[in-house]
Amino acid sequence: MPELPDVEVFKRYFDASALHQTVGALEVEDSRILAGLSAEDLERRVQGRSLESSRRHGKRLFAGLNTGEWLEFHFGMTGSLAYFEEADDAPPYTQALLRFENGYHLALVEPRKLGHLALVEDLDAYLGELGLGPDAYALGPDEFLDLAKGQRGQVKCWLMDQEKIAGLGNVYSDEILFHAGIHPKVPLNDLSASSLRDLYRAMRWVLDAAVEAGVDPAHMPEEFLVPRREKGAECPRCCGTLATIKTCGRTAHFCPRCQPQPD
DNA sequence: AGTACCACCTGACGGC
DNA sequence: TGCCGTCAGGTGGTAC
Repeated sequence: MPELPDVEVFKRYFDASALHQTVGALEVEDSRILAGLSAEDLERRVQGRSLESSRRHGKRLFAGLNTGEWLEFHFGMTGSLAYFEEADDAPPYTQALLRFENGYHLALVEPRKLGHLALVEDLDAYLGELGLGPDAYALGPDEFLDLAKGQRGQVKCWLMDQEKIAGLGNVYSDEILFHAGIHPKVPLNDLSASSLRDLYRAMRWVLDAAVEAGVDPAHMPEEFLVPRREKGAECPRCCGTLATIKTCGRTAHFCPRCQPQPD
């Protein structure tokens, strides 16, 4: 699940649970989810420290330690967080478990192990090294138009390129294009300024609605595509049949009638 | 610059 | 029931 709205919901969950807790211990189930250091080293660096703040950039969540360092959560394709009291209640596929001094636990749950846990000393420098673009949620309309300037690729690829804009993935780029009425393969430089403004507005609306729904498909607006990503599903706007195409190395879901391909 | 493909992992699902 | 191929919301590297 984890694209920007999912991680934003994880951040709010973190803020309402693990924030201000002091780490007593760290247990790592599979060290392959650790990026760069051993479980022992990571535990040594977080033990006795409290998690005093949180930041999200794109699809990454950072918990600020009282030392100034940051614990990075990356959720891969299937990751999530869980906060609970009894260690026995750790969900299946828990890969790392923080044990707090208040007796509660925070788990990084990641069945596919494509996510990771890391320690970051200088967050801004780290974000620079990653080459991430500005966070999609914090982006203003003018900045969005500036970013689009001179870009020649397909609009969906551009939306998903984390170095251009951070936070959008396969699902939400589809959702945004659907609401903007734009075909995923339209070259970005074929879009008028007014279409780009529509695209920006669609992005804001989709991200807000998804976060507000707690990222639960059952609570999303009726006209959302997210709950309809299956073969032969019906377009919530025109009641036509939704279609898929391969592009940018992924499967895009769209409505051929509401998002016609130009030419 | 832009895109395609593979790799990393594991689980779910459909076909035979 | 069981095996197999395919696919899945992530990123990173390589290659054209």
